[in-house]
Parts: sequence; C-alpha cells; structure tokens
Amino acid sequence: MDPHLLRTFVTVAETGSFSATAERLRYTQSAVSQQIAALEADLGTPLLTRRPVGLTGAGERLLRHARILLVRLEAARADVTRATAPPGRLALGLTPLAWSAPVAAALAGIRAESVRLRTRVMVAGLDRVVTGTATGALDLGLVDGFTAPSDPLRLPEPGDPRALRVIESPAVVAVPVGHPLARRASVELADLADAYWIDAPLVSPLHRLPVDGLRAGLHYDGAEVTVLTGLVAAGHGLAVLPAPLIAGSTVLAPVAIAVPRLVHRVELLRAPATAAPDDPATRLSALLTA
Amino acid sequence: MDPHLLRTFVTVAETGSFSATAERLRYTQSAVSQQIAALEADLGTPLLTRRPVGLTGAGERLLRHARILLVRLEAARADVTRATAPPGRLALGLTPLAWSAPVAAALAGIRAESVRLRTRVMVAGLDRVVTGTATGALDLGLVDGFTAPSDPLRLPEPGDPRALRVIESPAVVAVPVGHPLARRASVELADLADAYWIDAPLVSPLHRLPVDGLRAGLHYDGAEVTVLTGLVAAGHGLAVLPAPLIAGSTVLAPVAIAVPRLVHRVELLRAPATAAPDDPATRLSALLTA
DNA sequence: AGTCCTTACGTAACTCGTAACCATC
DNA sequence: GATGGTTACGAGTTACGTAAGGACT
Repeated sequence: MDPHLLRTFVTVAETGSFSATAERLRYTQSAVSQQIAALEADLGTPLLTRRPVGLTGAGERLLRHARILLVRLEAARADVTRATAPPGRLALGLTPLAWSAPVAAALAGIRAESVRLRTRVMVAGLDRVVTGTATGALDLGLVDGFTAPSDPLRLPEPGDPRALRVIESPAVVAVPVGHPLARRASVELADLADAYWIDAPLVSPLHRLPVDGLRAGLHYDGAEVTVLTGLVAAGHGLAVLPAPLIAGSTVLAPVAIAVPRLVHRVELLRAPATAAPDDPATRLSALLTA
Repeated sequence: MDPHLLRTFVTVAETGSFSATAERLRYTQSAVSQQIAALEADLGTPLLTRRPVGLTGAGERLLRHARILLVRLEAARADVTRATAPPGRLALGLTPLAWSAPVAAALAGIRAESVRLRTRVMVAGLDRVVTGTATGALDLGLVDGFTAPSDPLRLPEPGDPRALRVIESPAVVAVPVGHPLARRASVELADLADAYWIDAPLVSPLHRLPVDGLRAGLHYDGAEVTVLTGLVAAGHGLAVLPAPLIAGSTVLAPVAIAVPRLVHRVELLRAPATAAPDDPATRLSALLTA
C-alpha cells in the first residue's frame, strides 16, 4: 500500500479511466495498469471493475481510506517542513457564510499589527477548507454550519474535532418579504418539507442540516452568498441562513425556527504546525476566539 | 514518505537505537541508517540526532503523524480485506473499568444467540483498545473515562469521535472505610490536591481527569481493578472510580464529588468494516447501546 | 476500426546486505 | 577496543516504458 499506488487508485476512481489517470499523473497506461494490479495483488481482492471502470465494494472502502491517508500524508510533510521555514505569511480559508463583520475586524487588526504580512484569503466549500487546513496549505480555516446550540460542528473526515468556536448566531429560514411565511413568528422545519428549498452545496448545503426530508427545488453550485440570497428573494426557494446576514435586508425576511433548535456556528481550524506565539496565525486565532 | 520508512523511523524513535531497530525489523544496521537518511533527504531536514540517538523538533512532529498514519494504513487494509472474509468471530477489547454487569449480560446474550461464535476478549489500556479497533484487530472496543455529564470522552488520536455512549454512572472518590473523608457528604476535587493519589495509567489515569494538580503518591502499572481497589483500601492513596464499582464494598467508601461535575462514562468503538446486520459485532453493539 | 486495458519484455532505478570506515565512550 | 552509526559498492529486485495483444463498442 505504497502512497504512490493509492494516489493512482484514487485518480482512477475519480476519472473512471486508466488512460486519463496516466495522462494526469504523467505515467503510461501500462504503468497505471500495473500499479492497480499490484495494489489488488497486495490486498488480495479486486478493487476496480474494468470495462466499464468502476469501483468494487472493496474499492469503495479503500477509496474512503485512501483519500484521507493521502491528505494526512501531505499534512505530515507540511507540518514537518514548515516547522523549519520561518512564518511571515498568512493563508486563510473561509466557507462563504463564515465571513462576517467580526472576522473582517480581526483580520484588519492583524494586518495593522504586521503591516507587511503576505496575506491570502480563499473562499471555498467546506471540504476544500477542511483539507486545506489539514494539509497545511492553509494556516487557518473558518468553517460554518448549522447545529444545535453549543454543539460542535460535525466536520468531514480529515477535519480536526478540536475546532474552536468563533461565533454562534441564530439560524432562520430566509423568505422573500411578501411571502406568506413572513407573517409567521416561527416555524418548524419538518413542516416545510413540502416547500421549495434551494440547495447550495458550497454555501448552505441542505444535506448537512440536522433535518431530513428537505428536498431541493433548485441547485446553486456557486459560492456567492449574494447570489443565494438573490435567488431566495426572487422566490426560487427557501434557505436556512444566519440571522445577521439578512438583518438589514429589505427584500428578505427572517422566520425563526422553533424546532429543531438551530444555530449558525462558525469554527476555527488551525494548521498543525502553527504554534509559535509570534505567528500571525496564532495571533489571529486569538483575536477570533476572544 | 514510504510507510516502510515511517515504520523504521517510529521504531528508531521508540528504541533510541539504529541497531536495535534493525534487529527488531529484520534489517541490517546499514539499511536502517540508509532509510533514515532517505527520509531526512526527502523531507529536507534532520529528524534524529545521532550519538545519542534522539528526536529533533522536526522528528517529534513527524513521529506524531507517523504513528497515526501507520495505524490508519493498517486500518485501511483491515477494512478492505475483512469486507471479503465472512464474519463468525468476535474480538472485543475493553479498558478495565469498562467491564460491568450490563456488559457481561449483553455478551452472554450474543453468545446465546450464536452458540459457536469464536469469541476473544482482551482487557488493555485505552491506547491499545483504541488502536485495536482502529486497525480492525478488534471488532468492538469498550473504553471508559471520566467526563462532564453527557459530554463525550476525549479519545486519543486514531479514536473515532463518533463513539457511542454505553453507560454513564456517577464518579466518586474511593476512600478506605475508616478514612476521615468517608464522613464527608461530598468533596471538591481541587481541595484534594494535597492528598495522596494512586495513578494507575491502565485503569484510572490521573492525567485524563479534567482536573489539574492531582499528584500521584503511588503508581500502579497493572490493569487489575481489584489490585487498584486493594491499594486504596490499604490506604496507599485515593482514586476516582465509578460508584457502582464500590457499591457493595465493605472496605471502600464512596465520597461524592461536588466540583467538577463528573461521571464515569463507557463508550463503544466499532471497527470500520463491521456493518452487516447479521454480524455479531453489530448485534452486540445494538445490545450495548440499547 | 477505434478505444482502452492487459501482458511481455528490456532497461533503469532502487533497496538492501557486505564490508570497510569513523566517531564516541 | 568495544559499541554503534556512516559510507562505498555490488547484487537482487522492483517499477516503468515500449510494444504487442485482446476485448468491447
């Protein structure tokens, strides 16, 4: 189970093709074929079906492990090598809804402290922020989600369960101002199973809400919060959002959620290496969790 | 970062010697030396000091990652290969204090259901049970610890944070019957910082209590609960224990703990592969968490 | 016929063991 | 001088690329 083999296995699983994998990883088809054969021989069980290329049961199992292993391997390398290199940069990753005024203020504070800090901010979906901080590509990650009050977020796998709480704010259902629901003081989410919902996997993913049965009428694949709120305002469907986000809106109205008790929570993830007290990442995380 | 290299690195770190590592892993000294050199070249930084052999800063970092990576690699292999093999065996690991009458009853129930089930029960410290279930060497693991009411246990690294709650019972300070404290209705742990404590890392490790400042007067390195209670009864020191354990004792008295609020909690860990509904491990875990 | 994976085979790279070397106690 | 890690070198193994082969569309 050489990491090399795992990497090509994962790539084959993703591309569904030996030749595409060969091209992407700068091998020949033949090499890919041999690597997969070696892996299957090592584990004593077929991992892929050929023609068409697909995962066997064992392959699906391995895929889950392999993805995580490769991330952690990279994380280990980053942790060890970065311990040697001096700081002086700050790479911050955020999920779209993790951005808020307090975060902006903290970031401004850090940049005022160390004027010439090379700062990079990336907005992406939950998975990319989680793996980014795990591998050390990011120094800090801010992720958000909806959960019961003061419950930690359930993060996808390489995510560190020791994430730090940054902000909790009420979660509401966003509706257009004219919408019948806007007159209700509060709703139960389960009662809205028949409503149209907007699923925006990168912003407010329906499937991560601790509620079943909400079906999406419209999918939005971007990461722009304004597009999502615009879609809601235009009546394409409802979305669960943090209350502060729509507090000043003239086109959206918040409806409190009676059941389940739900808050929007932002948590901070740290790259394993950042520990030095003078590290900008350390100081920023102190500001954010204060 | 070949797993092979990581394994010898970990072994060198553990043994503190290249030659001992070579012997244990069936290599020559020379091979070990070359492997370490290859790893250091790959990561671009020295990992070990020689003469005497010890870890550098980077080495300590790598060691933490390497241990986990190796466990997860083994876990991946076990998960994939075991999916192929039929069940019919049940390997259960327990920390000493995780054993209790309900556990015994559930185990008896399973063995009554499937009479010819090859069953193996292992009692060991927390780390071994956690890594055992992670690697798939164990099908189920029962681990225990002291925590705030209804808070999950904080398990060491390869441990799955989704462990299931099995039993919670009050935590008490165990004292000999004649002891002055035995007359007190309750105590605050912090007030007992000057008392003698028994540290039994495999049974009731002081350092895992969510309280600082308790110093050990005596260390017990075994895993026998009866030895630990015997030591307490003989006046060698105090220990935090689950109340049911000393409920019927004539030589030990329980003293309730006022602050911090503390319970003894048993959680269930499952090997990644066990999912089939007819699997004995699945049925036992259903019994335990019912 | 074309696409795509597999197999055969030769070469290049790697890894390990032997043995000589060097540093420390 | 004994112990223990390093370096040099050769042999066995592994892993890749080229090229031919075979299966499915």
